[in-house]
Amino acid sequence: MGRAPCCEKMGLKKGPWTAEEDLILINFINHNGHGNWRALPKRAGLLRCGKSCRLRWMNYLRPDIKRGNFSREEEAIIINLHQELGNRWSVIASRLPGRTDNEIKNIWHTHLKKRLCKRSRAEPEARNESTSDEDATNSPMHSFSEVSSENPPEMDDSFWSEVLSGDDFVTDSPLRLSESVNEDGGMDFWYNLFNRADDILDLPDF
DNA sequence: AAGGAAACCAACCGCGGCGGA
DNA sequence: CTCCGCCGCGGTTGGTTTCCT
Repeated sequence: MGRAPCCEKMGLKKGPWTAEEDLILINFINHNGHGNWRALPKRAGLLRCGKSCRLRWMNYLRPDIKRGNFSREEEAIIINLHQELGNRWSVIASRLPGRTDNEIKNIWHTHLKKRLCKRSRAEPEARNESTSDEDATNSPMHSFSEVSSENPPEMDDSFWSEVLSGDDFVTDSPLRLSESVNEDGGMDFWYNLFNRADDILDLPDF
């Protein structure tokens, strides 16, 4: 189909990343930055295509990623922004520090969309009296406004100033990271990984 | 306890936009 | 101005886990 696959070279690995590969990627980027993604795997000694490396880093390995469940505020933000922007996940993600577009997209498809559909179905046609032809074009998502107004997120600028200055905001510091994510218990692994990446692997400077 | 269904999420794919040559 | 290569994005897939019967 049209374009050649990005990993057309034989021997390039696909599928789930191993802890070892993660380690190599983290260590390399910590020392050299990602620079040219296409050239990165070769320089780092990874049998992956650049795209795959970028995705792994962006969605999983970046130190500033906030993992764990989405808060109600975050969900409300997503709902509002989606109503405003549509499927522009990267833009939405940029408004949610520590969250990735992939994660938001997943949350949307697995939770929020369904929840919306349910609610819009539960809501009788009462509102239709006042609806015009415009509403005929509405996907179920359109009713998100009703959901969010029912559960007011109150997202003015003060919310963001709180978020950005508050303790919830995860910084680049690994130490800070470990503190902020320990609650879900899973990040100890990543904190250790980051530490080990520096300790164990001493890649040559390129 | 076992099997099937549903939910979840990491990763892949292909396209479009952008910048440099 | 055009071409080419890279990056980033959004849609989709498929493997794994959890829930239900």
